[in-house]
Amino acid sequence: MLAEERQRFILSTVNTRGSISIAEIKRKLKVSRETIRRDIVALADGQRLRKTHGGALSLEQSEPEMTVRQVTNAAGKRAIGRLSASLVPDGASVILASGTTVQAVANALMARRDLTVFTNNVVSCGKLMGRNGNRVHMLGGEVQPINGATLGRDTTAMLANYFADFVFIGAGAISPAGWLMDYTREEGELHSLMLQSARTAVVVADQGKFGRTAPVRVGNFEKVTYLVTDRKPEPEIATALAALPLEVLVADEEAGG
Amino acid sequence: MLAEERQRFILSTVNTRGSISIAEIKRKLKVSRETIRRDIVALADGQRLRKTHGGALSLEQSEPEMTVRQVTNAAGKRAIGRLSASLVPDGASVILASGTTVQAVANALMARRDLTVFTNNVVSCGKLMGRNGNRVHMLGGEVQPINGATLGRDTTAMLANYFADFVFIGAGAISPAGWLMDYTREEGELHSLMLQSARTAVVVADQGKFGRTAPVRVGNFEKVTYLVTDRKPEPEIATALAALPLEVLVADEEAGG
DNA sequence: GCCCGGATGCCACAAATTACAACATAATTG
DNA sequence: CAATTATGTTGTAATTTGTGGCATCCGGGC
Repeated sequence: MLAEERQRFILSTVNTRGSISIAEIKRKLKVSRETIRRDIVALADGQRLRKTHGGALSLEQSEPEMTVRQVTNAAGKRAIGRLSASLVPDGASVILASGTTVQAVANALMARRDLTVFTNNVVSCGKLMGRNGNRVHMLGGEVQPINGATLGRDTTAMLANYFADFVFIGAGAISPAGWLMDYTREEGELHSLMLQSARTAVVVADQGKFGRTAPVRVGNFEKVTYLVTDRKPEPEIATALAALPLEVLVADEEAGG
Repeated sequence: MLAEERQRFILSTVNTRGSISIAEIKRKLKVSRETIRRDIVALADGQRLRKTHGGALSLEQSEPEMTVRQVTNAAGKRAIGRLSASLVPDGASVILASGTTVQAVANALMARRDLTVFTNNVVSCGKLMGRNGNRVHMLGGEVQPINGATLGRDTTAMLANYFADFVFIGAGAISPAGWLMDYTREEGELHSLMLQSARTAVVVADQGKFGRTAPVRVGNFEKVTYLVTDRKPEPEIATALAALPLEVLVADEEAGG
């Protein structure tokens, strides 16, 4: 059996089943352990799989990684989530966008009861559904593997049928000129639509978002009631924001529980 | 079984069900108590779960009980999933309904590439997205906490825009008269609509579904091309099914890998 | 509160498995 | 045939897992 055949066998097994042990390959292919180990090393070198003690694992183990993804400035986002959630009473209707900061809001909202939730984020959906009498509506659309959020025409079409008490959206960036910005046009359009789909619109953005830019300017920023962050913005941005009818709320990491 | 696989098993069980006991892992994985304890210590070190007396708890104080439900006849459903997935080539478009048997199909479809998937099931969505170049579209609607499936007018409205190569739906029951039945009207209507939204319609139903009844009769059963099950139906039902233009496929638990 | 049996935690050591490197042998190529 | 590459073998170090002993914790009965 040729080396390439062996490696193809290993790779396909790993990819269909998620893992393989060296002992198993040895049984099936009748070659020495060392040869297999070398094959695995070669495949791992080419980033086709991940080598482990006694075997190999698939790289595309996309199942629970979504929720595991490292969150930068987790403490700040948790604080933002707590403060944001404190605006929402039991029984309210809430639209939740995607993004890790908004997920922090979803986390904090787990303490509320009888919410009606609309979200395009699979993770927030999982957190709030079946809990405390909440009703969760998932916005349809194509799911982005990166963040587990739906996007596209289906999403906006469904959203257009609803109007909630609150909407929480994140920001790709908040530019020095005080513009709300996102990285893709689709996301920006969804956020823009969301902002006019609730009585009280809230943008959550941790300190890292300020003073940066992103390719797409999001409309309807003037519809926003609160901007929740975890540090007072720089004077330049603060001035720009002062021109808007929004109130900036700064969350304290120490406060709350 | 590799160490990382064990740890992944422990973690996913803990996260879907909230807790796990060492005794239970020991029964299922057949490794020593110490090994499990070491796995749990390692996972706890990495802040992935919380160690307790005799087991471990999830950190995320939520997580749906969605997947909690014990799957009855798991082997049969796995076989049905394998056989069903064998109908689907790489690159096809597939509609997946909710239900544990259809989830078995989703599991088996993880080996395919470049699928376009439409599903109203959060679990199937998670399994297939971000994998092998698949594109997954989530059907919007109100999420049922029991099974993580969306349902309602939004779901049907979005589905109406699409037509796929294959559709896989489950069955609440298949009556002695050979009727396809479901437990709620909404689910029945969605299934009925799905059946006419694909070129090849497949109903998957394990042996426990036959000869029972459920409150709602599902229309368009005559649109079904294949009925995949894991045991030959009783003669009475077989006769009733023979009147329909469908082919019954019986999956063998032994076959396949 | 106290005692007790069983389960569990934790430690140290043994056994088994695996990794890695060095070298020998076989296969392939020019 | 020589050179090169691939594979097998062997020996040792490192890692992982199992085992047994003993301390500790838990729940129940008194």
